[in-house]
Parts: sequence; structure tokens; C-alpha cells
Amino acid sequence: MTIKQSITLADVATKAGVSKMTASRALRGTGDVSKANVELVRRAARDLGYVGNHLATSLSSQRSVLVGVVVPSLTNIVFAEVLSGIANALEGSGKQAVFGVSDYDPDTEYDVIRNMLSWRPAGLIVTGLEQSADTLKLLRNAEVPVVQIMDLDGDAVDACVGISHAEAGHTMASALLAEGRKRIAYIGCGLERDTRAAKRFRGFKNALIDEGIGLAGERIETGPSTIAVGRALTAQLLADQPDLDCIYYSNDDLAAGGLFHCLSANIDVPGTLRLAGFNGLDLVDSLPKGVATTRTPRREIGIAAARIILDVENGANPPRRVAYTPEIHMP
Amino acid sequence: MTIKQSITLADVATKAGVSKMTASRALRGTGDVSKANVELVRRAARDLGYVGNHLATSLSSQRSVLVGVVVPSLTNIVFAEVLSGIANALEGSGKQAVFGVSDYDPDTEYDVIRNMLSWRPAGLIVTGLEQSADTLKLLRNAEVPVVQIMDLDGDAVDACVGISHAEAGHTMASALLAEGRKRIAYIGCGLERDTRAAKRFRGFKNALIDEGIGLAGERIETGPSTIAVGRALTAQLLADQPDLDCIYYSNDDLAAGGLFHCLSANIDVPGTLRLAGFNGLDLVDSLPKGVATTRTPRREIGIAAARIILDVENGANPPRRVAYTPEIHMP
DNA sequence: GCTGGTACCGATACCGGTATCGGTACCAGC
DNA sequence: GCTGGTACCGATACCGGTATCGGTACCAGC
Repeated sequence: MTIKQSITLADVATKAGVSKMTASRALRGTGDVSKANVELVRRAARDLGYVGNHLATSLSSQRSVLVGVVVPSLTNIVFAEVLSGIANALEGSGKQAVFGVSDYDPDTEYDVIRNMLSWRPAGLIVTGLEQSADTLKLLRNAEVPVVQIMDLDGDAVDACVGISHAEAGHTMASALLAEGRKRIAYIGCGLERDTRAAKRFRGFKNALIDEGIGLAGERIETGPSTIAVGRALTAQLLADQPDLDCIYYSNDDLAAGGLFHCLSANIDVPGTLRLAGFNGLDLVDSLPKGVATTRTPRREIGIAAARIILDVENGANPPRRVAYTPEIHMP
Repeated sequence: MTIKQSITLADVATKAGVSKMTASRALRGTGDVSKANVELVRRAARDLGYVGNHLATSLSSQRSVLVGVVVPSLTNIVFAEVLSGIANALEGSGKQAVFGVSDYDPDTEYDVIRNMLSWRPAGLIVTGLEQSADTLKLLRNAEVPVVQIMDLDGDAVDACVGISHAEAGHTMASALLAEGRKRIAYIGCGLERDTRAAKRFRGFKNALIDEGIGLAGERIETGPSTIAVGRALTAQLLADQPDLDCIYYSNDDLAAGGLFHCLSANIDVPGTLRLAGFNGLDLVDSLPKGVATTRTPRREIGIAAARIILDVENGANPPRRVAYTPEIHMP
């Protein structure tokens, strides 16, 4: 799209009868400009409907107002909440978040990050600690603060904010064992791309093995983890193994689906069968019968990540690792 | 953030032993450059880790690669799906979506749109047909294609894509009446800011009045519409009016909450009480007992809006109004 | 009357690219 | 040998701002 002829600072300056430079200073409120001229310039800008050009400002001043954020999915409420936290933390700072979606695909992630870097952002927030070698190189050479979020199990390029998913899986296993569950199965989807879910699963499985119990069954599928899929997989698993007393899911959506199956099948939850998910979604709080879950501080993670970028900007020396402890909720 | 000294096209050109202009042409694949030089430039760029500068490119070429998108909320899955559709439709076009969130606040919306315009986008996609006078002025003067999405009930600044919410409410009322429901109540949240929900409500109410039935009760609250709120309001409403045989909600989340209450209270749904929501979320499909809903083509709306921007860009003359007919689902 | 400081302002260069125009080398064709 | 076309390339100006430097006017102080 060719940008239409629009009002520039030069037009404003001409109308106000001052130089471009004075108009620039007047509108930004920097430097010495007489009150009379500030008023003239402001009026001219308003009358002309002048809208500044960030492209020119950023290029000229060598300052960036953008913070690039890369998440694997937008339609997952978890990442939407992270974004929301980032946007809130950035409010009033003069910085603006730009979002990119990787669709859980490493090549797409590379492209998205490269594209973000071409806007010369003030910082980059990316999801997870696992990136392709090319992407890592890009991030290391970026010369801007990079915050990796959601995960702590691994090495960060620069800074990271999140929780340990291995630990989250382990803790849930302990809680379920403490509740007296013995025949525990697992249902998960998309572990091949969702490395954090895979880490939870490993932490969970290892905890059971350490206790000498082991996993009583598992159902792992590729593809998205939706309520409907959770329902179907639960039905399948229970058809094979009706004696289970607990199912751990890779997330709350699957667990909610599991609960809906149990409601239809008249299975007592959590009496006969305990279900457990992950995330602590609103959905789970509202379910008629409780599903255990691990609450994750999604907004807080977004806020903390944004703060790190702002702090670096302001010359402060923010922490390189912000760890949250997920909280188990077992109604 | 001061942008660190980074590799520029001049560096690449020097390393490749050609002029900036030839390097520029080589990397963009435009104009006449000898194969040998293309290879030299590409290699130099790769070796130096050159990442182009969109700021400079856009400013210089007077071409924009950004499409600004303003939605009221990110944590509402409905808008997340719209964004997802937009992002997909833009893929491969060289355009990139930038998202802004208005939080349902007209002043914030103005600021967000103004901010977007300062990036000189190729087009703007904004939610809804109701904007403040200042915002409308901004949009009209924008000199870029503006697509208003989600709603058709009103006048568009430029183009619009969506459904008629008044009609959606009306249609649902007809369907519920056709099912034999007689004592129909309404539960809604945040109608003061969600003008589309308010339009559905009016359409619904008017349809009932036309049939000489009228609304048997209503519970309208400010604030967010979550599953938990839907559950609480349903409990309250039914405590006052236990004889209702139908409740229409402003959306699916509230309706799901209503269903969860009914499950706890052992109310037969939809036998004794029919619940109806709006949106057609995955959630509803998976609920143990059906809740009626109106499916909205969210991804399609996003795709159609993005296509309009791209079409205008390409000199085509896209439709100014794309209407979808929502489909009622009544399990 | 001269000096020095303050308030205010503008000329100029520059950010990192691309559009545009024109130039050179080379070869085919007569 | 001259002409005209093609392939290829670079100089220059420019996009719309801001950083930087220096200049002028004016007044206080001695």
C-alpha cells in the first residue's frame, strides 16, 4: 500500500510559523520552546489532524518503542493472559507490544522472530527455552534483552521467567499419591510440540516410578488438546482400564473433557476417579465437581517479563531468572 | 532503548564489494543484478547476520507492511480466534498484523488506534461499529482501508464484516419459542460496554414482545461474563423464579455456568429448563448436556477482513459489506 | 559599556533504507 | 564502423523525523 500523502511535521511547522525542529520540540515537550510557540504548534497539529510517524521517529532517534512477543498460539487462553499481562505492564511506559504467533512450529518461530528483529524492538519475549539452533543464534546476536517465558527447565539465552514444569508434574504426582491414588494413568496431547507439557509428563512419571508405583496407563496423541478430545480419550482409556482411580492430563481442557465424560457415564468424581489437569483455568473453578489442577501465574509471568525489558532499558539490572512456584488446587 | 550498533545494508554492500543499491536489489530480488553479485551479497548478508530494517524500508519506500487490528479483549477466545484468522489470511502476503487491545474503553480505543496510525499501517481492522466521535474522525481521515468487524447493525466508516446481532437475538428467540418455551428469562453481563451483546438482547426481547410473550425475567450485571458469574446469576434468578423454562444468556460462558448450576441443583436440562448462549464455543459442544447456542464464524470474519485490506492494496474493489448468517445449534 | 548567562530557535547532518535517473560495457545487426 | 538495445550498476535525492551544534536576543551585574 502506498501511504497516502499525509500531514507531516513540516506542514505543522509551516502552519505554526516555526521550524520543523521547534515544532518537534514543542510536540514532544523537550528542550526550550516558548510557551507561545508550544501553543501555536499544538494548535496547528490539532487543526491539521497531525499524527506522528513512528517509523521516522524510531529510525531517526535510534530508539525503539516496540517489544516483540512470540507465543505458540493465540487461541490458547493461557497465552492470551500472558499477553494481557505484558500489555498492562507496558502501559504508560511508552512501549508497545507486538505479537507474533509461532503455531508451535520452529521454522515459523524463526521467521517470526526474524521479522520482529527487523523492527528493531527494544526487547524480545519468546515462549519456552527450546528453540532451533538458527533461532538461538538470532536471539544471541540480537543485541536486545531477550526474555524466555513459561519455562525454567533449561538454559536461557538471556533471562527467563516462569515455572519448572518438571517440578509441577512431580508435585502433582505427590499430591495424588498423598490422596491415596494407586492406579494412575496419563492422557496427553501434542507433547511433541508442547515441550513444557512433555516436561510435566516426565516429572510426573518419574515421581511415580520413584514411589515404586509407575504409571498404570497412558494415552498420548498428537494434535490439539481440546475439551472434546479429552472427553473422547477418557472414554477410550476407561473402556480399556475401568479400574483406574486417577487420570492426570496434560492440561485443564483435556481434564474438563474427562469430567464431562464421567458426568455422562455416572462415574463419581473425585470419589471413584480423581482427575487432574494443569493451568488453573477459570473453567476448572466452575466445574460442577472439582478437578485438581496446578495454578500457573500467567499474568504475573507476562508482567515480570515486560518489567525485565523495561528495567534493562532504564539501566537497571533486573534478575535473570524469575521463578514462580505453581500452586496445587485439589477440590 | 538505544539500538545497538548493528549490521546495515552498507556493511553488507562493502563486504560484497558492491554499492548499497546493488545490495538492496540483490536481497530483494528486484531489478537487474548479475547472478554473481546476488550470490556475493547473499553470502555477505548471511555471514554478517544481516537483518533488514523495516523501519527504514517502510519509511523510504512509502509502503507499509503492517495491518493494525484493534480488539476489545485478548482473553476472550472469540477475539483470539478472529486474530488467528487475520494472521492466517495475511500469511504469505508480506503483511504483518499488529494487535491492540481497547479493553472495551472508548478512550483507550482512541489511543490505540492513534498509535497504530502512527505506524502508517496498510489498513486497519477495528471491532464494532460504535466508536467515539474522535475515533471516527481519526478513522475517516486515516486514508487507509478501515474494516469494522463483528457487527453489521449500523453504519460503517468504510467496510464491515460480521453478523447482525439484532437478528441473532431475534432468531434465537424464534427457535426457543418454536421449541415450546414460554417463561423465558435473560441473563447478561457487561452490556454497557459490549454493544453487540446489547443488540442481541434487544433483538431477542423485541421478538418475544412481538409474539405477545415478553421476557419473564432478567438479570443484568455490569462486569465480566465468566462461567463463575453465569453460575451465580443463574442460581439467583432461579431462586427468585423457579418456574422458568428457558434462560437466554449474553454468551456461552454464562450459559455454561448456568448449566453447571443446573447440574449441581439437579435441574433437568434441557427438559425442564432450556439454556441458550451465544458464540458456539468448543466448550458448549463438549458440555454433558446441550446448551443451545448461535455459532459465529469468527475465523471467517477475520479472514474476510484481512482479505479486504489485501484486495484494496492490490487495486481490487472488494465488497464493502460481508454478511454472515449465524447458525443456531440446539442440541 | 562590557561580560556572561539564559531562553529560545534553526541549519545541518543523519538514521537506514529505496526510487529514480542516468551511465558504462558489450554485443548484434546492418 | 556506427547504431541501438540489453544487462548491469551506482550517484543522488529523499522518506519524516531527531541529535547536535551554534547563533541571536536580551538582561543582570559590575
